[in-house]
Amino acid sequence: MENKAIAKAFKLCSQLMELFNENPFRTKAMAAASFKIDKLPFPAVNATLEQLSEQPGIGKSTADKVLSLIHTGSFAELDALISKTPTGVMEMLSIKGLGPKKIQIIWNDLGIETVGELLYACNENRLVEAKGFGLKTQEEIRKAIEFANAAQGLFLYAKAEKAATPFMQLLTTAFPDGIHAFTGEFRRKCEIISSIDILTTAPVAEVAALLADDETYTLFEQFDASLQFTDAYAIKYQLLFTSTNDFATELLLTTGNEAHLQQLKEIQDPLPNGNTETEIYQALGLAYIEPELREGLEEINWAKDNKLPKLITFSDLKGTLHNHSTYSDGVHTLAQMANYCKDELGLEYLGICDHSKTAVYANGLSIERVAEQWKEIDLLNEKLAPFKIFKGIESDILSDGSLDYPDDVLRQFDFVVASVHSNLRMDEEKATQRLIKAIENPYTTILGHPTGRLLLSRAGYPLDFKKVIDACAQNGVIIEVNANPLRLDLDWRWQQYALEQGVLLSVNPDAHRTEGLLDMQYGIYAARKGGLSAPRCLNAFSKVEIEAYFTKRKDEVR
DNA sequence: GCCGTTTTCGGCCCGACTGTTTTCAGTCG
Repeated sequence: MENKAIAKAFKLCSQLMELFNENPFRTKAMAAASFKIDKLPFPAVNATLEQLSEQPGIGKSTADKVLSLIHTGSFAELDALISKTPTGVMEMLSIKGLGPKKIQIIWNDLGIETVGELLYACNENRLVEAKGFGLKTQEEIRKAIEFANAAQGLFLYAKAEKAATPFMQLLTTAFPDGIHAFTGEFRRKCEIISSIDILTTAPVAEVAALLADDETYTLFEQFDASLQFTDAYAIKYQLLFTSTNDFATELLLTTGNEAHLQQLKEIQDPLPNGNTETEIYQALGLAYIEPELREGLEEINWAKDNKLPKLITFSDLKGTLHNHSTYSDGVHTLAQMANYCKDELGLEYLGICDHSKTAVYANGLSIERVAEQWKEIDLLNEKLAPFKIFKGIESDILSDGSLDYPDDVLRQFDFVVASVHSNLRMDEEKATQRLIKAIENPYTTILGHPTGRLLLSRAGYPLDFKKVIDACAQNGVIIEVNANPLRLDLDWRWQQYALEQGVLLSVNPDAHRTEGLLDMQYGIYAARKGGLSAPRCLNAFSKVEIEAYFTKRKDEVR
């Protein structure tokens, strides 16, 4: 069991305790334990009772519960709470804007026990009658439920990948002579996946038998040339069966989205045959188009004119910007983050960007603590040279669009990532103006996660993307492609426009622990969909190049 | 439930924002 899962169980426990009006201090202690476990720098599974209860915020009682969770999957108090809560009420806890207190009223006063009923009550204007509820709250809840409903059956790419990899392993082991390939939206590296599609030459009856033998998977539909099934996470899989001869054609026909295939058919219908996708594209007079680009946008025109971008890869990255450490809310120390970048990833530099002072919840840095961090960076830079840590900050963009420190502090950073963390509910006009003001600040180097969205969980604030991107172009501000699989923000659909305006992008992991740096792979996938090539990516610059870039930018301000 | 002693009890306690109130409670990052 991973720390994240343990932390989730404690979070649920604290929420249910609050729902049942248990002692608020115990409730808070439970929430604090959840937070603490999530931030442990080691897997709790490997820890002893003593090691756990040594941690501040975790006492003997909590440590016992952690061990019980690891060994039995739960603990007594949690079980008791769950058993007296209707499933629908627990589902309400995951809806944004709904907490235990509001749910209490919904459940006890209005007698609503399912999310479906709750939506119905919103539509019937029945929530406004309840104490502490009004029209706006009702509307927010209605929107949040509709957002959650729309996310049903959809999965983040990263989660789908975690499931897809072992299944592909199973398939290739069982049918070593067959050809198997991912196709569809999974192959296109879409940020959200509705089904994992696999093209295979394995015999359909034998695959069906294999699935029947494996209790991880539940077969729910079988045709002559396709199978559909789900796994333990309820992720949908679609297997498509073909022959070795037709494999390349089928792969091409199942990978591209409808618009892409439609445009191909406008060149020639039916499509020419070929032994590889490259041959088929060639027969159409086109260069090979990478799967990520097959979205029916400009890729076919580019392929006609031989103007396809050489898409960036993970190995093009020379460094990483926008990362956190234990100075704010990260799990690993500055030295651990730096060593991981240097030794495990072979990078030339690390940009550290802890939270700024307004982000109190994330232990944001006071001016004094910024100075402390700079001292440690200087020491580490001597020790780790030629590897370099750049002094950055993730400065909150305050409600009025200003940054979080006075200018004389801001000018001392090597670079500044400016991002919004508070006051997320704004209309388009306000949100756009707020960002533009931050972009026009001469000390802003990179605009961080521009929309604040959390995929499948929270919509970003609405933006006039063109205005924001144009402002970045005018002010020489780089736009982040936040590589966290929940964000992938700037969305790839806007990256091409940004590149056309001359804006550089930066694939930033926003890592809060060493392993988080690996998220850059997801950012790379998104950036490839956006058509990014290495020369247009800030952290594909070498250390020498990026040093020169930062220096030049700072000189321009003076 | 955790912590730290004035050492086995008593205090603990983000702040901004929003929407609901008519002075505050709930939620979030």
